[in-house]
Amino acid sequence: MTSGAKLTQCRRDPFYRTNVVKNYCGPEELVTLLTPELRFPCSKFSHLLFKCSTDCPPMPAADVNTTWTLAIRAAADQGHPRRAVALYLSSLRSACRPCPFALAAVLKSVSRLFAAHPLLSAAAGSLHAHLLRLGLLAHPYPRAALTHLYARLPDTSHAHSLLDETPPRPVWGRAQAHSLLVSRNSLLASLLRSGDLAAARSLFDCMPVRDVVSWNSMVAGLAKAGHLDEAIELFDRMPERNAASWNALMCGYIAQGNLSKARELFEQMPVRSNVSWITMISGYTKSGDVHAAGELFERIENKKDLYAWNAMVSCYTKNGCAREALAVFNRMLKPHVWVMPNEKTFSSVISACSQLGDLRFGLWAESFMGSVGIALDDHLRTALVDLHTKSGRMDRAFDLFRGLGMRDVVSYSAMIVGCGMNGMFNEAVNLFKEMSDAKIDPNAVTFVGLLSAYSNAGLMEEARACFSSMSVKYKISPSMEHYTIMVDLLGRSGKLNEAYQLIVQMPMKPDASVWGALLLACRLHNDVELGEIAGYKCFELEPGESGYYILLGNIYVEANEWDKVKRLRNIMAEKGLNKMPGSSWVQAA
DNA sequence: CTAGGGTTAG
Repeated sequence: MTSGAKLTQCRRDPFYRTNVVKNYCGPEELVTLLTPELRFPCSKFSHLLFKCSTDCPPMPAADVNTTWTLAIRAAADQGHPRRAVALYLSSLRSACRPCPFALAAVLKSVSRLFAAHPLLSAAAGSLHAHLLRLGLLAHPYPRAALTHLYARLPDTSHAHSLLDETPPRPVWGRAQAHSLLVSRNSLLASLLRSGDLAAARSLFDCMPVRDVVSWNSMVAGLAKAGHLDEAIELFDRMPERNAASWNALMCGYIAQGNLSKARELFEQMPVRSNVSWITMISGYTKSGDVHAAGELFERIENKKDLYAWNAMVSCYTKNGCAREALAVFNRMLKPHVWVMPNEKTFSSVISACSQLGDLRFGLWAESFMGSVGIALDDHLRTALVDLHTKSGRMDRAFDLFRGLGMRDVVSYSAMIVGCGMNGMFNEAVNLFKEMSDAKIDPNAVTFVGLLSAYSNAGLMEEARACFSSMSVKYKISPSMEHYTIMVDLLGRSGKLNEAYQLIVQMPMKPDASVWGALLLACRLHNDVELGEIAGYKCFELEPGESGYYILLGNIYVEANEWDKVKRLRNIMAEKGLNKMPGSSWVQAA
């Protein structure tokens, strides 16, 4: 196309008169805008991958454009959006004539790269102008892709205009009709994602043509928003169903916590996709049914993909089965299985390591990530912060924390808990202040960190004030863990009765950790009466644990209650509990 | 050839 023709087409476009055209950027500006987002993780491995895809064998000149297009689309389809965009930028530098199909792939990649990124809007605007200038905005594929990009913005008005301004007399025939359907589906999905059910409904109702995707989006949106009846009604009316339709309904039941109904659907659906298995497994993950999840995982029919492995690793991690999580991780790395883990896998793996306090494996995982070129995202950084604080490496934890792109409740809490644990009381309080200044609301975990910081510093009044402000000011009801910290602090400071009163008025049934904290305090201050109460509660709650017997026994010994010592020893013998090393009182009796 | 259903951190 000559530049004159380009300009004419450009002027004919309704967007020419809008300020979109002011955003125009030529190849160089486009490169500048997109490049910071394209940085490859510094590693030989990814560099190699990048090289492989650019080092094409020599081609006849006429085929060069096609080759670029194929390479760009292949990268986008195989889930390498960075590589796709980088390839496109390279093709511009080598004066390749942009092909609409390549641009559609680039737009798709950009929307994946910039999802929820503050620059998404700028990127969309520039690419819009870019398309306009190339005269490709009217082409159905890039146009639909751009609509998709705009639909992902909080403000969907640009997406709407693109749809509305579509020339009524199709230049592109069937492709354009299909493109319109796809664009509407994009917009529909975005409206549902942002929870605007009414707008989604009205779009859906006035769509001239609907396909499975439109119906599925609607069913999924309604089901997730809790309108299960409406979702089922639509599901029944669907002219055609696929696995995704069933998955959408399953999701709805899982969101309501109705696992049995979800499982029923799962078993009766005609064809199960990978997603169906993973949806069900993640449902069991949330409900804490590790066993059912594991069984399903083993039953997966086709090859388990990365999503499946990640779902299983995270299932074990989230439910406190760290050993099992690492076992599953090891399985996926076995040569005959070999699924390449990604940052999501490592987030769970690192978290499992810190649950176990296994710094060595955690550090191995960290270096492994470095060597295969997995960049640290905020989730991973937060998991690593947790690992390092639990191993007492606070300087490294602070480095990781300061390197976060965005700090949120989770990362602040991880840091505050770490400071609390490592006796860095001042830092914990400062972080809490910093967090409040940043208008980030604390949650239950934040207060675990703060309270343990006060507790470690022995600051009784501050802890009390914090404990009460947590429910009064922040509307967070204290959990078992908060009570345990308070009982421990009160008890260690000798306020045994107050600690006991706190336990008695707890809204939930105190567990062994709470009574154990009191028992420990009683041992410290040699209180036989309360120690007995706490001890017997512990025996009841954790019958197999001999440590509680030894604690209470030592309290008896200190008070010269030898009859009671003897009785305790008999109970232990009856239950077949072994004497622990250091349980000298048993011998003394 | 684009659009929908799934996996991540305290």
